[in-house]
Amino acid sequence: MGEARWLDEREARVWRGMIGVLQRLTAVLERQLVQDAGLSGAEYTLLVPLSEAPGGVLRARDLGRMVGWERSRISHQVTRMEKRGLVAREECSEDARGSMVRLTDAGRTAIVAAAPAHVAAVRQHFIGALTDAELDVIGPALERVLNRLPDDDG
Amino acid sequence: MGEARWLDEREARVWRGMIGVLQRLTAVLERQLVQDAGLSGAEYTLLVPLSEAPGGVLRARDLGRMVGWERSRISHQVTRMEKRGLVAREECSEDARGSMVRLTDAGRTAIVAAAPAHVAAVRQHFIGALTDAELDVIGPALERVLNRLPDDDG
DNA sequence: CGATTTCTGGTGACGTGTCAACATCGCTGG
DNA sequence: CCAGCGATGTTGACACGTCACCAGAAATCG
Repeated sequence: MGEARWLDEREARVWRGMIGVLQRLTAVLERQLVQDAGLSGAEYTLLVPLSEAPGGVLRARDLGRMVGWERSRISHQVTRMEKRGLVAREECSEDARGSMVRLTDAGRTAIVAAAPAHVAAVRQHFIGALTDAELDVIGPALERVLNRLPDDDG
Repeated sequence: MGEARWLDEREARVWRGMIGVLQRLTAVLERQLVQDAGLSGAEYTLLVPLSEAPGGVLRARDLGRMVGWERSRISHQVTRMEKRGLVAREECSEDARGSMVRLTDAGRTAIVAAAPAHVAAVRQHFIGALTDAELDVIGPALERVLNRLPDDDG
């Protein structure tokens, strides 16, 4: 990598802003979710695709791909949410290796109750602070960053 | 909150991008740090201000304020880093409640070795994907988001 | 068909982050 | 002075995330 060029002031400003938003925005949204709906961010993340899936059932593999999580993470989180009664595990009829995750009634109630206030919080604390012109610049910029990131490994 | 307005396509694009960058960029940078320098992100975060402090010593309270962490988080992390030999705890002469955190030689060696590749990774995976015009838009936008976020509590 | 490889999921260990106590110290107001 | 309050730090319990590893099933290939 040769010379290690430091960030200039304009670059550092963006990077500091990114770090700050990353830390504080996630903290604020997590608190809002826990206090208003009794759901953690991880729980909310899994409940959303489950609530949108036909029948409220998804295979663990597909659920993982939808949210971008690895198998172990899904498994651990489903275990915790199973204990809380938000989801239930079932066997997969087509593939004996597979594991189906089913949204329980309690899980559906929780996500339906949580979603509106969460979206409102996202708008209040993030989207609402940006102008239309900024949205038009930031959207494509973030997508470009994402596309340049390695998918899984190096 | 009345009506819960959902995000339109432009807003959702930005929010999805933010979530994605938040998850994958941090994962990529964490991996780079661990593999190239044997340091976790949390360790790096604390080592930077310590390495810049005169004498390599900071009071835990001040260290916490510099990185925006609460007392408990600092304490736990310092405990772990003390076991790894990166920092050492000392008593605070001016305030008997206080706790000083001192960078060890091993800690200084680690942060000096880690910093260049980390900055290079930040540039490669994030800053470098953005144009000058985007940097000029995103910097102030993120600062505005940060300033609107509640400082600590609601 | 059988051997190997890949896919899928689960588990335990460990590092991390938050919350709720708790202990101690410094300060401030009677 | 000292009683109470706020600041500081630590600890334990718990949730979360990653890694390494394992086990079982499916797919692939000879």
